[in-house]
Amino acid sequence: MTAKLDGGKTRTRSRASKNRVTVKEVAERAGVAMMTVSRALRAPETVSEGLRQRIDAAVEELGYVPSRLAGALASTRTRTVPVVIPSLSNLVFPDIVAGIAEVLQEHDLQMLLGHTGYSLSEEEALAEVFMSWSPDGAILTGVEHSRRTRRMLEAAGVPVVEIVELGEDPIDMNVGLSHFEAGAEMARYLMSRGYRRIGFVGALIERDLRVGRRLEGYRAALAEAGLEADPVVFLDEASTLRLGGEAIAALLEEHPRTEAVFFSNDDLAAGAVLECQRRGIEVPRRIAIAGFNGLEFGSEIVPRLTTILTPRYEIGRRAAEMLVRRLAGEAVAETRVDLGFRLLKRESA
Amino acid sequence: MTAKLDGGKTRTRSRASKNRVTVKEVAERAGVAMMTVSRALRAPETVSEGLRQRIDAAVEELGYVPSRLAGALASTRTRTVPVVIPSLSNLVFPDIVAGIAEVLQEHDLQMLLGHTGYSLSEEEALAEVFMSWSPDGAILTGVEHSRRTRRMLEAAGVPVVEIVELGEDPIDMNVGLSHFEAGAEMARYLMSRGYRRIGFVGALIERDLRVGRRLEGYRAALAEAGLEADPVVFLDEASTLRLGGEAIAALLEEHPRTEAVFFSNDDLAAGAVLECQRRGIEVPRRIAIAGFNGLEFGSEIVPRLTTILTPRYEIGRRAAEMLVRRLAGEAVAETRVDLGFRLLKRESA
DNA sequence: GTGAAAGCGCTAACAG
DNA sequence: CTGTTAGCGCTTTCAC
Repeated sequence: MTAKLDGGKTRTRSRASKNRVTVKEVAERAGVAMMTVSRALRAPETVSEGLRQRIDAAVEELGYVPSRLAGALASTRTRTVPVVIPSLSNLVFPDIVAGIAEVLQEHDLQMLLGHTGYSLSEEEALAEVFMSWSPDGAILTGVEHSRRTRRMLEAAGVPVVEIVELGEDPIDMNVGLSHFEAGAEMARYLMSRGYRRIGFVGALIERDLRVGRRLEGYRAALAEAGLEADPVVFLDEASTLRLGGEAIAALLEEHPRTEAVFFSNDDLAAGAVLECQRRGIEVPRRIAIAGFNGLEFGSEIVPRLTTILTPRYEIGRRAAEMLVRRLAGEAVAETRVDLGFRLLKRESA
Repeated sequence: MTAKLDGGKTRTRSRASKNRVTVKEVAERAGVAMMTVSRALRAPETVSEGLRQRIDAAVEELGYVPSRLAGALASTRTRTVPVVIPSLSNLVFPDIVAGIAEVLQEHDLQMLLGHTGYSLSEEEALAEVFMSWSPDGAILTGVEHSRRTRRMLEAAGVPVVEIVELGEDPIDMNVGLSHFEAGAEMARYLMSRGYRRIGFVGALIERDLRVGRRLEGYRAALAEAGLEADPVVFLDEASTLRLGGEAIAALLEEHPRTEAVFFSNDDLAAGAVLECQRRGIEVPRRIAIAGFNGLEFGSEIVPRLTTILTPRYEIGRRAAEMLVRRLAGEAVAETRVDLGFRLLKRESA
């Protein structure tokens, strides 16, 4: 009863076909053509009731699982969407990825996740691997890419969304916010609170391009008021609470007159607040501290962290939705979506 | 000069072949057979110097990117590994995924990431999708799966690693730790500190099966000493700091005589510590608090969080390494790896 | 070391 | 609504 097909014929080439059940077998069992099986599975309403039932039964009995690989090759649509992010340990990205994954999963699209460690050449390598899977679209972080990465994406001719940061000349679609504006907003806020000796501490600033943009905005806004960011400290590690604690300690020692510090990330800032708490340094009286991203712990520590909330989950969802719409052939009117940010004025600054 | 191939012939069927450059074109350009191109790319040393150079040149000029899809279909090896986790927002998983991703990327394996929201039926659906991609292996969280999920995985005949939790009867390979033992250890520790009225607060306990195991171990150890976990509180949301704060507040109100609480996760526990700090409740004097996982923030708050450190990144790496080894045809001696845990005795309990 | 033939399992295109 | 035919782009197999 099994292997009806090969029953008589000797499989001339025993190409380890892993005795996978194929459409052909389902078709024979149901007494229809392969094509009909294929249709019945993908668009049941286009096949007559009777055949459909026979096919469904055959599928069930044989335990048939279609090979997406073969389907993709034949249809030139893989239902695959690579998502490239810098890092998973930066708490910003799990939120974004969750948003993307949710939408993609709803639409039967497979996410391929890769991370670059904030390196554009790593990104290029990843892009190459991903493109070799002939994806139906792609989602990348940031608007800066190597020349070749950009070329590959354009050449692929599929919808692409660049996320997190808004750029001048996106490859295709773009969802995010202006990190420059966010930095400026924080500077204005700190000034409005009366601080004048204002510093900045950034982690991985040479690699995380968004951090650089925030600093630029910050500096620009200060400059408008005739002020200067000072000190500006660059840390060479990924941001952690511990690192933030160390940074604030060093800063208070070396630049004791500093009144406020804008940290590039909430972990750094929260770490600084906690360090101050441990040392009995009053925040914001002795030193005001602000962060960026609006992660949960910022609202639980004392004093609560003044920070800028970024719509991370929403960025992910929106990006995926735009992609999906384009895949469905709909035109997407707004290809550049500014999701903005929100200054959370709390007690730490 | 372009499209040499199609130059003369009229493409009878304009199957949107997206003018992809194929091996065939590279072969013609280099004046060799397709097969030689294929070889030159995958195993350069098996092709003579001269041809290899001509082929490399042709690849370069044409900007050829091999189609993994086609390659996979022909070779029946996709170099694809699905990774199934319950959630990305639980901070435990980014670490694990990072460990997996790193190893997989080193070995040119593509990770397919999916999350189940702690639902076994979601897991089953995911497994079906993943299997339809004919993966070379798979990594799943936990040792409990639906009957059908398990069958699909076994039927696929590829290496499978179940992670995080150790089980009695793994599908194939298993890397993790005993959550039962971890829970027991924490109970013993709390008792050794003199606490007698000991509670437990768990989030998502009905869905996150590991939480249940920890509670069982906890109860068992307490029972051995003639004690009982009380109160035992189940929270129906995913764990967050805020939720932990609310939980401790409610608990102190309703069960004021409780001396110590073991929270199922660090976020809950840290949230509880922070809430106590806000309310001026002394930890551990008034109430001792312990967590689970050893996330970073536990060591930065005051008092520092007593917790159990789980080797998350290592679990990810190890799982991926075992998979890779099996894919390389090597036998893996230890198919069940207990990576243990470490009790971090700190000030909160 | 190199090549020709024969698919991998499926679906687009067209015809009935 | 259903079937036939011809591939998708690559690699396996086997011969040279």
